[in-house]
Amino acid sequence: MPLKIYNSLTRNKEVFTALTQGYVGMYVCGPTVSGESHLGHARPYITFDVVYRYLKHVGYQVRYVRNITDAGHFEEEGRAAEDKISTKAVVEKLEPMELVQKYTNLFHWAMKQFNNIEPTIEPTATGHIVEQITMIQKIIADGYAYVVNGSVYFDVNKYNTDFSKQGLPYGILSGRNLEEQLDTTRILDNQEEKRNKADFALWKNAPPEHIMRWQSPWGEGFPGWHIECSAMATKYLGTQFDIHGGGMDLQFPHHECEIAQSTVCNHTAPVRYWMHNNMITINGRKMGKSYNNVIKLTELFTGNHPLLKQAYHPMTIRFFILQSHYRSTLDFGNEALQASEKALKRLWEAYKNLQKIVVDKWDATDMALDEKINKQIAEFTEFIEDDFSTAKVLANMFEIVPIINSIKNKQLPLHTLSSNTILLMQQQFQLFIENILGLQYQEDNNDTIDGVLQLLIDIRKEAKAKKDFVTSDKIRNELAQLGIQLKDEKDGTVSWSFS
RNA sequence: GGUCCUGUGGCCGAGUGGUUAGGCAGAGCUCUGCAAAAGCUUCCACACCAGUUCGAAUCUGGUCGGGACCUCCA
Repeated sequence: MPLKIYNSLTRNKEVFTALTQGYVGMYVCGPTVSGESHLGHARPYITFDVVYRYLKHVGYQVRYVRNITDAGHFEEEGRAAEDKISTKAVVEKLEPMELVQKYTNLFHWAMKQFNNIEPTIEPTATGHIVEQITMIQKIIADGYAYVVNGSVYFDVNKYNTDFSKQGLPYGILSGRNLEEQLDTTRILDNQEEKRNKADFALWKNAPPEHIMRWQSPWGEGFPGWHIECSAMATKYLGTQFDIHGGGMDLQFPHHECEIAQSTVCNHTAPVRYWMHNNMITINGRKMGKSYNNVIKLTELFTGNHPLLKQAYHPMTIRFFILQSHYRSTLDFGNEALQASEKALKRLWEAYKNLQKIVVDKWDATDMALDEKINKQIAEFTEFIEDDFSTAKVLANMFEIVPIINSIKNKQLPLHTLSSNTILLMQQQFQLFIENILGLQYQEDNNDTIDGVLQLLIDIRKEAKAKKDFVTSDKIRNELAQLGIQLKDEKDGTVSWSFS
């Protein structure tokens, strides 16, 4: 059962093969740390965390590179050159690097909340100015860029003409053709420096008020929009690597430009499998800065936002995201998040109960059910290998949850399923829930609280025996008020969980 | 205007032409002192109109709606 990945480049699901056997190079576009991350940002990092986890699980040694964009990009091409970071820093009375540090820390904190594994290399744009300059020089030397007033622009037309012959036209990734682009690109101001509307900046001359600036062969300035990813990906993953991921909104122009820059420099198309996650929407509309409809992660975790009816745990968000396919849009809503919250709890409790079953050796009394469960378990792997269909994996788990609960409640005899099947369930649930999907559940109970609750449970039991329901209900209800739920099990025992 | 995606039950969402996706919510039942939890059962669906087919949510054409990109954007 080979892993299949939908490749945006070919618009097809393809069997994944690594460039170098046993190793995978993966680059994912990271955050611009000029502000706080929002719900939309959570998606690619969770999506590619699962990709990373899965590749590692099947035995690849993965180098996962995710950049931090801490050098100011333009607000908009053609507008007065304006460094986003430095502008905002003035407003907030912070040094640019101070600001960048603050949001980098916040980003790392959020990633941890989501239980995302750190990338193996997390390079910063400001730490790779030299590499970017070197790359730009190479592009100029090869004749695919030109210098105007201390700025350097990529000559898209020339690139397209020359590389189309090699089957690598500009627009190959996003499926556009340059001629159409030239006719339809919106007319922006201050483009007189460019030879052509489609050209993009590799290096920008810095106006005096620009704080972030570096010395370059073309004067003081700062790198263009797209060059950092090309430079850092090449440096850490080589001239060609396996997977490049990012949001669909980066497909054009960002990734298209990356391809052009790297292809000129390295004489080969850089990426073999391009993966793009779809957007998170809110009322059907993309969540994004430009639409003014973002919910920041800190707001989400605290519930502090007019659109939020409550706070949502990071794991609820992770689960919510994994319940859809990464290439579909996913619509935010309180109802949907609340559904995820309950579903995750139910799944987790069933999973914990499954792990508690002690297994020796027996055969199944219900062969048909036993077989069905085995099939559903086997499908976990099939589904994840089918372009990371996490939603289907979860759906299968939920098909099995009632069986687990029934066995636990003795509504089904333990021996309904064979011991081998139960062992397989235990092993595969753990593998997929914890290792591959990366789900966790807060279990901040310790011996002390457990002891206290056991005491209350005993007192309640005694009260019930005496038919003192006032006392027993008081214990139950007041614990519920505190967020602790008592559960009277079928076998007469009482368990508890945080609700 | 150009390129592309999309329209599934109250909400979120899988869906590869023929069989229940799944979750949450709702209803009934079992269990319970009453509940909760859990289990069982159950209601609600494929925007619209044609066409292809023995058979379409799934393919084709059209109509209407929503969205993304073309500009920083996950």
